[in-house]
Amino acid sequence: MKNYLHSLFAEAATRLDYLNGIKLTFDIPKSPEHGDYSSNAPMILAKNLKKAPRLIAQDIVANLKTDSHIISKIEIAGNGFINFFFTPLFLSKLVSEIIEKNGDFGKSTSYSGKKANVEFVSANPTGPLTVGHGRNAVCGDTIANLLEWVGYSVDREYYFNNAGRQMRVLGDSVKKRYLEILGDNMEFPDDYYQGQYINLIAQKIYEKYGDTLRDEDPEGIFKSTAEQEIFLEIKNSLANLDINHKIFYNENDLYTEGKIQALINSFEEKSLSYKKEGAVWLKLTEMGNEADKVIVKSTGEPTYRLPDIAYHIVKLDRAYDLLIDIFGSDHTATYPDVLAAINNLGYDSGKVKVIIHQFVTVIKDGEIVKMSTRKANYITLDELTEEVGKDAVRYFFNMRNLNSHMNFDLNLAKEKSEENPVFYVQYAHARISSIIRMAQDNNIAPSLQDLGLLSSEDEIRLLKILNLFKEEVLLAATNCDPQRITAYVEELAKAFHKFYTTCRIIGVEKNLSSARLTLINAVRIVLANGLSILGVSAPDKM
RNA sequence: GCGCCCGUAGCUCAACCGGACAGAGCAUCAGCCUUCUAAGCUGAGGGUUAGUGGUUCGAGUCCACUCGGGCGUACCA
Repeated sequence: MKNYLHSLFAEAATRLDYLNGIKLTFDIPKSPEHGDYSSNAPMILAKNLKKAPRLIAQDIVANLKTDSHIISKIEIAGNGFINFFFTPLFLSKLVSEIIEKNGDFGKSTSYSGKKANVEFVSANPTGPLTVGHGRNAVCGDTIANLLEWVGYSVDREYYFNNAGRQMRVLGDSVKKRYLEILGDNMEFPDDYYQGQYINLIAQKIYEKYGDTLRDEDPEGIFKSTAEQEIFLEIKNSLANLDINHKIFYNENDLYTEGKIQALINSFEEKSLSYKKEGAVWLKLTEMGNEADKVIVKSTGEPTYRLPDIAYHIVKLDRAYDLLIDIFGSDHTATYPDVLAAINNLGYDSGKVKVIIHQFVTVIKDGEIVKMSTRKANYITLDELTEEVGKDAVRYFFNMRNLNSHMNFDLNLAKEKSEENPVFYVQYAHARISSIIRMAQDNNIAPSLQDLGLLSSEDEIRLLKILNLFKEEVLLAATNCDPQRITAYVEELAKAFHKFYTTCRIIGVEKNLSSARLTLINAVRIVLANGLSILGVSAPDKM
């Protein structure tokens, strides 16, 4: 629809030169009375042309060569809006495309041939994933889905570090619990990992090795067993949500493969770093950032910034066209440094897109739960998934705008799981499936012949919404905004439920029956496709 | 102190580059099942978009300041 309007205006611009000077946009008005699309061009032009917007609008409209099979009405309204109304027949043309493309409808080739990498979750294996990680996990996977829908070939990647201080403490935490099992009276420091899972890992080690590990280095079997066990659990938690990373990248490889040293060298060669007080500093101020930062401590140990930069270079070297990082808001401060650094090393930081999501505030029994893996104060993602189900978890996290802080009331989520909007959407899909089954039993065949019979308000409303799907997918993908899809799918479901109460499919005149059956099949396909992007199932029965 | 994000109905949240009377869901109240799934539909009430000022044809959206919340601001990750 939009394309048609653009071509109309382009043609008119050959006579109206002033149209070339502005950026044309077509908006979908909030109120249907204002048409399917509207243009605000007259108001933008008014100042320069020193002419009343409504007069400009008349001039433009007079120059538009519209096809009455496509546009049914053009109105000049308000202060100078031009409103366009499309014909139902034109709107219904899309239905045959939907039926034909089926599960592929909505996919586009806008970015085909391009490679993207989405890095998300990336929690170190020190404990189970929490509800807090859930948002990152679900949104990251959905964004990856969206990119695939617009043509990208996407790698999902998980970056982790099993070498740092956190992991040392983890290994030692396990050893202390192990020694407890052996009967030693251990002091267990406050800043050690308090979780029950530590005891379970220690128990496993005890069952396997008995008391032979009394003198084992905490960073040996204890740490490696903990890492394995925890990673197993993390992967399992993700798999429960249908999230599967293709690549797990260990920060440690950056060291063993010499990437860290190489990076230090290139900074030095390019005079992007200097030594001060025994540490190596990166000249971030010269790169336009706020302050220089240490990349190698005086102890000789790199700070986290260095591997972060090295890791991005590794990814850039893999020739992706787009790198997406999904971070929680606690990373807000670090990525500008990474971008500045890779830029100054001659890489295109424009390929890197950083998505920051705000934190989830978990509320349980009316109180805010302060999540801490260390203190074992958390609600695990698994508990949530078991409680409310995969579909609800995925839907819920995708319902919210990424940079809005969200409250997650666990009690509400559990008790209200029946009223979650996901059921509303799935119910529409199940209802349609049921009608289609029944139509088959009654030998009613769908037909593309009589779509012109679809003319009631509720039928046209459905057609209009169906016509927006492709654009929504593209917008959601380019803006990395999964929330658009949940909003869309709800709008479509709502329109269907309304239609269902006013229009019968079975038991009306044969041609109309066939046309409506085709219409709802198209609705079913688009609902299923939208849900598939979200990673939510589309049941045939409920 | 400084930087980023946020503040919208009782609650949880929408509102694409600034656009027409700010929208949903839940909750509350009142209706709708002899016919395709009532996990549904219809209607009602509920708002000074935290506040003040500014920019312009037009501001929830942009700018400045104030108030309130989150996250940063490490030779922690």
